[in-house]
Amino acid sequence: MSLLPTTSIAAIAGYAGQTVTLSGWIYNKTEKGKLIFLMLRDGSATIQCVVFKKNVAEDVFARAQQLTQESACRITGVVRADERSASGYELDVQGVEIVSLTHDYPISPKEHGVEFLMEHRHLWVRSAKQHALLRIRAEVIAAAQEWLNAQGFIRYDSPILTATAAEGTTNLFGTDYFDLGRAYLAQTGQLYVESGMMSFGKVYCFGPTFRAEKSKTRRHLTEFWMIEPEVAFADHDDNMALQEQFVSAIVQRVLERRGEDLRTLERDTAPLERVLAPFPRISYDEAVELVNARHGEVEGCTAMEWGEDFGAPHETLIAQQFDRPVFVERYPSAIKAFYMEPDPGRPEVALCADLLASEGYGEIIGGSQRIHDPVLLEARIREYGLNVDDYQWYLDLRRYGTVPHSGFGMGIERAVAWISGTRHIRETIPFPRQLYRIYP
RNA sequence: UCCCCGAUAGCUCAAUGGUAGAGCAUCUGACUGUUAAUCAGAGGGUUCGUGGUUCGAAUCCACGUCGGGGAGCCA
Repeated sequence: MSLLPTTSIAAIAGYAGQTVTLSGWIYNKTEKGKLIFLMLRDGSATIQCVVFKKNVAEDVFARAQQLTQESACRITGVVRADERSASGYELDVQGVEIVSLTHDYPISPKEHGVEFLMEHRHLWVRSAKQHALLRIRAEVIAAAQEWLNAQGFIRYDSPILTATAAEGTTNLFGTDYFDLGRAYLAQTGQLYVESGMMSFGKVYCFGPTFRAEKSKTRRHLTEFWMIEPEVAFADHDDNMALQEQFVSAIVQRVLERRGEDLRTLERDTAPLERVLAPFPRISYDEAVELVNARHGEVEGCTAMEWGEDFGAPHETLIAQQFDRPVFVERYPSAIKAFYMEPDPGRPEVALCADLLASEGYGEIIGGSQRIHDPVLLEARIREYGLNVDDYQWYLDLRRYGTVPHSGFGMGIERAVAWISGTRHIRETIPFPRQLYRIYP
């Protein structure tokens, strides 16, 4: 005999008038003398179960009284439409089976502080808002992969343990690797995914990436998930066109399928409904001018000189000028990675773009056309102070059948934070890894 | 690494240098429509740690620990 639940609360409308058995956890209980309200959660949704003393056997009522918050149980009853219920349905209880009783569940329905909740993250994920948010994360991931698959992309995973720093820019987590010395946790899969691009034409990798930066802001994690598509015979403009289609498709699918979760999170969906290609594009040069003309509009936003990178307040100011995500393109090569193709008309800038989400959520995508000329690429590797020997395999990709190609990386947690309207990125992943937190 | 802020009951927070408080949670009782139920009662404290100032420190000072927000860096 299977223990699996036969009826899910999400599908309860189809059982009106019928007797069903629901399996789940008590998320709240209200006792009113001879009447008990049990709020039952089964992972799919919640429903209020009503126990009237005179309608049930004495032992059933006694067991209902015993139930506490987060006790596991099976409840049998008749599904009844009721206007007083938020979901439109209630369960008139006939039977209660206790699976396990919980005592002293730490998270009450009242308010809690961040530290307490993060310390109990393994339990916090049961709470309504966290539940809705992690569902949206799952939808974003599914939408991203399925959209790429439908466009003919092949998933091509990159290694997490690598011998050298891919981009040579950020700090990496290191570990001992047998007799071969140090190994590092990947900060990007991009270089590897370029090899797949030469094999399959259109590929993407998807997995965790690691940055040992001592970043301590609501936009940073030391471990985060990134999806990185790479396309052969695609230039900078093709790349931006792909990105805007990709992001629009993800946002529209979340609106379509996770509307209830967005309501739980009280997310204003009007800005999301506007997220449709094409997205506006401004050049780095224009963005610098804009910052210098209007930096007073955002707190902490200062004037800047050409050649400097944008800080978080600058990104907020730039994004504020548009009603949907905006591409900032053609940054100075000096502040970008070594592999970015120079603009043929202006070699001091790169054929790259960052996509800034609206509403102050900042950069969610960074992408570029990659250098395909082996001589230029090798020169850049040297200019950036990297060891050419470490990059021989990467240079091989240009020695054998090189073509112009482009790609980008989207940070899943930042995208989820933006789409769900969540202020802090730490809630968009089940177990966030941060500078001062690795438990639980 | 730098700047700012915080730590008091299980949780969220009060307390002018002068007896340690409330709401919620827990326990007891009442209640047939609650949605963070309500009402009555009870229990619950190494005020983060160490040192200092003071007749007297939760409160002021120093150092430390842990955490939060931001900067830089980035997705």
